[in-house]
Amino acid sequence: MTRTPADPRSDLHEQFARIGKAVASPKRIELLELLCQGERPVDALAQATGMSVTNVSQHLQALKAARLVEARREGTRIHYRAADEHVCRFTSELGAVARARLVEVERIAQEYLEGGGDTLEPIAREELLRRLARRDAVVIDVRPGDEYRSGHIRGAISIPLDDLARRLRELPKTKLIVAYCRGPYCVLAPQALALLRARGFRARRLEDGLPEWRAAGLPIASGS
Amino acid sequence: MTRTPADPRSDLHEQFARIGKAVASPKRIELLELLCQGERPVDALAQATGMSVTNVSQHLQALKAARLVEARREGTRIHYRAADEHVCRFTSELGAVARARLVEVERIAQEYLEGGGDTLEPIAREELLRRLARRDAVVIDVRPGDEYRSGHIRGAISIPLDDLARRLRELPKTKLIVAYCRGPYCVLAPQALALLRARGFRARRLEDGLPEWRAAGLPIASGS
DNA sequence: TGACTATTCCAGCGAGTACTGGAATATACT
DNA sequence: AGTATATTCCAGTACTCGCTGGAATAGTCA
Repeated sequence: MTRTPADPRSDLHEQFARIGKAVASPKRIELLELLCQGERPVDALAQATGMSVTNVSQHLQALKAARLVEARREGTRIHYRAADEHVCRFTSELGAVARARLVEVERIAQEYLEGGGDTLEPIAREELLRRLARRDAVVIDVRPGDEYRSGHIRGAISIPLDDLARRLRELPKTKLIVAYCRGPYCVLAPQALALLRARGFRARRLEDGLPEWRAAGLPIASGS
Repeated sequence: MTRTPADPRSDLHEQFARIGKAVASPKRIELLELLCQGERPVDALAQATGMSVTNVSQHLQALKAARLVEARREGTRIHYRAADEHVCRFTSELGAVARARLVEVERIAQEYLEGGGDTLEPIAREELLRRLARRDAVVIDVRPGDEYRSGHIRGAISIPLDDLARRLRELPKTKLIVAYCRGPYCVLAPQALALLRARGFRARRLEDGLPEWRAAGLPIASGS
């Protein structure tokens, strides 16, 4: 901050790097992913990620300085959200590059998603859209209820993973059940699939998650 | 490096952050942009960016560790290149997010591109494609010749900016001339436009540059 | 083999970053 | 006003990063 390079070319790259620096920390990436699911107050983020409130606050300041998130005050709470669609698309793009380039990612993902129990290929977004049009599938959103309310696939019903076991009767045995959650590395949908299949349902996973659906410009609804 | 978190969830974000860290430095972003134009040996990169060879080498090691670039040995020289298309798309996406979110970027870009002399809107990729199909425009690639050879828009002719003034007779006065270069912040095309217009040509710029054209899956050719 | 070139490796220093715990703000509740 | 809650601000410390200059490595050419 003391000296000014005065070279517009490097100034420009300096600005680009502000975005880069913002996503140079695993914690901040995790926060961004959460915020792309819907807005949240600071303490909820701290709880969800297991880090201290102070620390979360500091990371949020960093993200805000890079204009990747915005804040909204509501009484004593301050709700943060991703600044726009572009930001979420960028965040999931980051994950995609990591998956494409770093072999480690696949390995860790396997382990994380319980030994890759997913034998069936995930269903493509376009195919799901076609099936929805001919009422040939039921889509369930297995994320927590508030994330569903702040945005979900149009036509999906909300069954948070925790409620799934006692709400099985709402689901038809004859149709295909398609579950989705936060993104390609989210555990909620795979766990839902395991449960559903054990109970004799035909169930598949949607490729990726809500942010990618939204990024593809496909229909979204919000509220309950 | 000393302790292992052993939590696959945070391991995953740790991996994502490797990519983030790689683009957390302005110099590395600049290198990536250059490498997306075509492969180059270390000393050429040092020359192009004005940094020391040692320093460039170190940044390249960092990029290689994140698998964003790859190296190829040829005699005593080592040529670096972007690892794949995905990487270049990500790099230009980074610039796009910076442009969308950081107001400073527009300001610096104005200053950099000589006070925004570009009064005309750039021409869209799809429109250029249509015009090319009906032979309604001439496309010129004003980057240095080696970048043209390592990849260019199919049908474009190579006229490096330095040669433009003495090769004006090759261009028709009747058709639209469309110039392109490295990307939205590259100065070559705007300077070409200024020259062409001063000599009475109808000239416009292609939106963005070659990496974005390629990322859009539009036709590319290589060689001379 | 020996001189030459391109590149990488390494040590060291200054600057920046991440996390912690305690203090300060700001709003709501009574 | 006075208490309680959510969040931010502010050191302090351990750690990491970026750049520099000198030494080492790998290949080429005579």
